[in-house]
Amino acid sequence: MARARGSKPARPTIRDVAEKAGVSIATVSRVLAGIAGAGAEAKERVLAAVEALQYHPDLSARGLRARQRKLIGVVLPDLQNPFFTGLAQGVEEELCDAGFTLLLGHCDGKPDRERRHFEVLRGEGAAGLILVPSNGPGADYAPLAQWELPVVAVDRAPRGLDVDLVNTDNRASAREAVRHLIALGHREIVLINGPEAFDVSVERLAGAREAVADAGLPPDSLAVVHSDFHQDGGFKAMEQLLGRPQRPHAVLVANNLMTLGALQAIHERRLRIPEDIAVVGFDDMPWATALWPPLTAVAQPATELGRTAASLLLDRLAEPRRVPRHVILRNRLQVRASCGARAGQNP
Amino acid sequence: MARARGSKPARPTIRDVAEKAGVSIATVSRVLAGIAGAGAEAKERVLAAVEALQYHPDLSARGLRARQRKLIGVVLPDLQNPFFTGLAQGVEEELCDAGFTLLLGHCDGKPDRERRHFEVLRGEGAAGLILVPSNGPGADYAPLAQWELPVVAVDRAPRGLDVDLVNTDNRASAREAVRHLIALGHREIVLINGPEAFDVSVERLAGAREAVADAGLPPDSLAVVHSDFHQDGGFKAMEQLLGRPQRPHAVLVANNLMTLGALQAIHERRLRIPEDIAVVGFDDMPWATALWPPLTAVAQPATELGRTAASLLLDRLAEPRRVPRHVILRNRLQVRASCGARAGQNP
DNA sequence: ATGAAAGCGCTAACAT
DNA sequence: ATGTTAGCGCTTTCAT
Repeated sequence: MARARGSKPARPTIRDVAEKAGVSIATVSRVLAGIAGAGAEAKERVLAAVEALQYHPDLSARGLRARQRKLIGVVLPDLQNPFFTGLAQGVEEELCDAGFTLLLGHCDGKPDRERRHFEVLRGEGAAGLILVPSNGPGADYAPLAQWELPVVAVDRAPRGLDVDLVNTDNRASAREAVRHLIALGHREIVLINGPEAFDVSVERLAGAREAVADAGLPPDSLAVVHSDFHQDGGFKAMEQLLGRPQRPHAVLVANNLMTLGALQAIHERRLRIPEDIAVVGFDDMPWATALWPPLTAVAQPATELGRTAASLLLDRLAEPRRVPRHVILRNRLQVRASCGARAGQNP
Repeated sequence: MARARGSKPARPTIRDVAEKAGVSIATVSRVLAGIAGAGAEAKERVLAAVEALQYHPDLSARGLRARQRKLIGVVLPDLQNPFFTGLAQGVEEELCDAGFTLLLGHCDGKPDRERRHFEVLRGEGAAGLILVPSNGPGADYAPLAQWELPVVAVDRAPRGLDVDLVNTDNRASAREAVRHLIALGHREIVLINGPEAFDVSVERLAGAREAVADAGLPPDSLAVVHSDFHQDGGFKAMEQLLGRPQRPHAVLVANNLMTLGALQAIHERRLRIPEDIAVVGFDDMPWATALWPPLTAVAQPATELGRTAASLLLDRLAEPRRVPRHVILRNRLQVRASCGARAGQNP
């Protein structure tokens, strides 16, 4: 078990490199940092030594000394929702090139887990944070401001924290989706929405209502049921809807997971889509085209959302005192057949 | 921009806590580490000071000194595949309690990105690594052994590296799936498999062949087409199959993404499932029940795979020289209707 | 262009 | 039970 004395299988340090290259550790450090003022010849010798020893700097030590690490935290509500992982992918694509590493955490909607992630991030000396806030009960984003940690929020604004924010035009796209349904002749429409407390829910509902108003239809042409953004919730909401004496003609479901549940409820009742009931989902997921009929959905540019958030964070890192900026990305209604349209048709 | 001199909004250090509590930094350190030999009264004062100052230890400094960080790397081939994120979730569940944080990376199947993750992990001083190896061309897992980084592999063995491994009984479950199809009366069966070079592909093929042999059927009752584990690949493979003069009666598709593609190809030809062609997938995903008919699939316990990997890693951390262990988790055939069975029927 | 040396915040060995 | 102190591996003045 004990290592033979004198052998040196331990990780090489900067000192080993310096010794091997016949220079001082300061020179090694400079070469590695790519700082001007490093002799061409010395540089070469250092690089050779690095290669020979398979030297990789200790990032903890570097971070400790430099008081800043090339580390960006990403905290998400849920790793199982492809919308969020798509987002994470976008963040990574953008940040990787800038030499940052991601510290990814998810909180399953639990504010205390979320807070724990914040504390770790702080402890790790993360340079910034990209956050999809849970905004759950008891969530507290104030410490982030106090720590002066650069934050950019995605998809929702963190309650009580004014920071850079990227999201999508939820209102406009919900409006477009409902407008589309109306144009197709559907009248009794229902929105299976997310929790009432979420901004995105509020926005999507507002958009849907606008579409109804635009068309000069009575407000009660649109019914709303609030659910929880989960598959099971979508199932139950749809079940309940289909149990009513008067079945809706069309549903707009406010996220991908609930759409799955709603679809199952429809199938179990042996209803045909779109003849018996038309369906439009939010989030265009890989499975949308595997369904029959394929699903019409509001496509949210998840990856681009992530990329935008990342570049916003990079900007802020460069200019910490800048006033918070909001950017809104456009969603796109991807028309397929579940809404009752012929493929490609977009009235 | 410049901070007023004398003010102290900077992060509190252990020294600030010590001062406020009227003890030495060593005592603070001991209290925080929960080490015996800390006076009850001193302990209380320290904790109060920590709370008052909102002190959080600098993890870089701690890691530097202790030469070990409570950090576990997880590197995955793909963040968009729910199988892998389910796995990550399982890992986190298990490791979180043990006080570890995850450093999650994905490589999109690219060995160089994979290697970069390894280097970062090493640089960060990660205590261990949970790896789903890409095993792509040029992938080299040798450095991991050289660094003596505890590794546990999941789903596939890293080429050239003998480490702890968790995977599923791919062979047995493929065999069961095909047996099921045969029992249902299907004869011309095709397996849309992953890349030939992958162990999982080899295993699943072997299992499928065994089922055919078990049933006393001629070997050519089972055809195989190799694809790439992606949606598009599944689509193309199925397209090609359906273009043949003699259409297969049933397909087993070797992962969730390819199943999506295959389904789309089937729908586009207006074929009915399971009357015209029966379908069994690998990976039981949330969308399986939203399909009509709902999908019969080999359910892989992704989360449990992750949890098992994590606990294996914890074991190894405790006992580094232990001989590598393999654990195999059972898959379960989730029978629904796409295979032609009546729900619940399992011949 | 290069080196010597201070010290980042913490833990652990040693002293009391 | 508690304090003093020596570094962990690195970056960064300050000399030269």
